[in-house]
Amino acid sequence: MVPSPDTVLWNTLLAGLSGSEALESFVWMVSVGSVRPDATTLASVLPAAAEVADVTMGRCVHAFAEKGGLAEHEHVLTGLISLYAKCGDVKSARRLFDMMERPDLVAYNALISGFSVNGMVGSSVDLFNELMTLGLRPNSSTLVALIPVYSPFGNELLAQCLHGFVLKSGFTANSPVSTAITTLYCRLNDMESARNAFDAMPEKTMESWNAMISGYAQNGLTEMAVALFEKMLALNVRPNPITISSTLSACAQLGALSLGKWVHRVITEEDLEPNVYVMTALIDMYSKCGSISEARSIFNSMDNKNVVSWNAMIAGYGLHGQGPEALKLYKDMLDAHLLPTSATFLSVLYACSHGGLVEEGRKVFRSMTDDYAIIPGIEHCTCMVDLLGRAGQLKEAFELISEFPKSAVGPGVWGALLGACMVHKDSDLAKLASQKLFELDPGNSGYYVLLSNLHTSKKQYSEAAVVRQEAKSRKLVKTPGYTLIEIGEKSHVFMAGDRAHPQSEAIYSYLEKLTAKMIEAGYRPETEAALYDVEEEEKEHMVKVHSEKLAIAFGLLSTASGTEIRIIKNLRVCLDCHNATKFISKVTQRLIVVRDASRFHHFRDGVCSCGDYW
DNA sequence: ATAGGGTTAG
Repeated sequence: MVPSPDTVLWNTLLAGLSGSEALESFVWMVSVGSVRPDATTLASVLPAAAEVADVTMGRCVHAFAEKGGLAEHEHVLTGLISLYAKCGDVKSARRLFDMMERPDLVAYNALISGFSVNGMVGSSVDLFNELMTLGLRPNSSTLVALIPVYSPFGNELLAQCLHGFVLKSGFTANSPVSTAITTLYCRLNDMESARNAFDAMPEKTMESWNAMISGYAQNGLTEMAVALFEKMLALNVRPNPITISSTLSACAQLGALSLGKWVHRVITEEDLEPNVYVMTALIDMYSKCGSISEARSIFNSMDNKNVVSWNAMIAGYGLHGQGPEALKLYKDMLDAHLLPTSATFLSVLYACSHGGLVEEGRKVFRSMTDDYAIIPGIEHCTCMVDLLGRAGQLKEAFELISEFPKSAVGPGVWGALLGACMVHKDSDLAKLASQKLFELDPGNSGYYVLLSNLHTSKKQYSEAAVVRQEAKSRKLVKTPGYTLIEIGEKSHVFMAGDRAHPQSEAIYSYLEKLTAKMIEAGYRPETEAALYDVEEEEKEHMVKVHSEKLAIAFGLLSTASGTEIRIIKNLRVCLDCHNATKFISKVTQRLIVVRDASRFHHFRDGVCSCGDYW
């Protein structure tokens, strides 16, 4: 069919438009009726429908193509494949691909990309292999489409191909390629190479900023993520919802409330409140930075919550030891006809465990498999052991382990059992659990410390010494503890026995006075008893003032009376510090909020919200 | 005709 000059004119017009504008013009072209769209017309309308994810419009174009005998055309088919795949209808995409006599590279790329965006790793790689077998040469589009599903443990051919490709185009100015390479390095945890690829781009796009910021956030380089976000704003690049969600995730991990509040102001300035990702990340940030009530009011203000928003809020209550609130929210969620996910159950079980809600936790655990057919994972099982352990039902916890799926029984589950043995001082079961742990997780020194402390607290000094000796002979090193406190907008970090802080003198002398008052109120420091039969070197380590006490003392010194103290620790709170903090909250009448490695403690008037189980 | 970035749980 020879196209009329009018058709060529229309096609030129359509090629210059995108998204909904192109679609509107196409509808207009058809309704005018004086010219016939040809294959070129359809091939430029289909990406427009894909761009706005309008599968209905896409189906109309498809039907139109079949009626006009254009549906066999290679370019039309490729456009349809891409459209259906992007709209999640991978089956239709595959069916059309299979209809093609000899699919070319572009068609392969369209379907590979379709599999990738739908998370179908295996199908993506299979199609890549097929393409290589046929002797087609992959181009940059092929590899950009494959990077989202690439795993270092996957296909060797793909790995070689990607490697060669990255070497060749490491300093390309092509932004989708550079962004994909940045993402690839982030996923391989090679942040230096990721940053090099990012820095080499002369013109940064929104996608590339976001790839780098989210890469930092996901790799725990939270300060870097925040710094890059600040740099972006300083260059007058406006953040979009994706930028904000990633940055908030970094603030949440960092526990930096003042930074988080600043990002909140940016959200307001940019009118990003309607975005679910942004608001869910905001809930998480407030909850992880200690402001659970602020998190709830954000949650209440949202009118388009999804499962993740609910999960984040439930997890927040669990983190803050508010078990009943978490359960109530879970029930509200079911009433709102949302389908709970595996993460929902984890959050609920976690909340039950930290709130001592044993019976409720049992019910939820059963309901997960019985009503929702979700197989319990490692974390669910760990929570259950923790839950029963807290209630002192060690035997039941031990027996339950044998009923767990094999895949779920590892260091996590045995570690939880050991933790429960610690609290309830069951050294026989503790020995059994540690034996499993030494086998399963030989590099971890934490279990040796726990077991040794348990023996010490039961005055089984020679057994404690044997455990410590064993740890020492394996050259296991403890992770150094540190505590962070924000005063105003500035962060201060303390290590155990730290004297590096400019106000060190004042802090130590204040701590001394404070300790005297605490002792008067009934505080007994863990001293001689705990240190009996401890080697000299070890003793010195234990006598050093823990970072937590230094941070709290500094906080008390630096803020007006009545101000809430908020600190963040990298390890779990030790028994003595926990006890001491209770007394500090009593004698100073301050609310002290401590975020440790796994949860929040709210100390008020001598009592901790965790109920002394953590 | 095909190509890049996001929230919870761990």
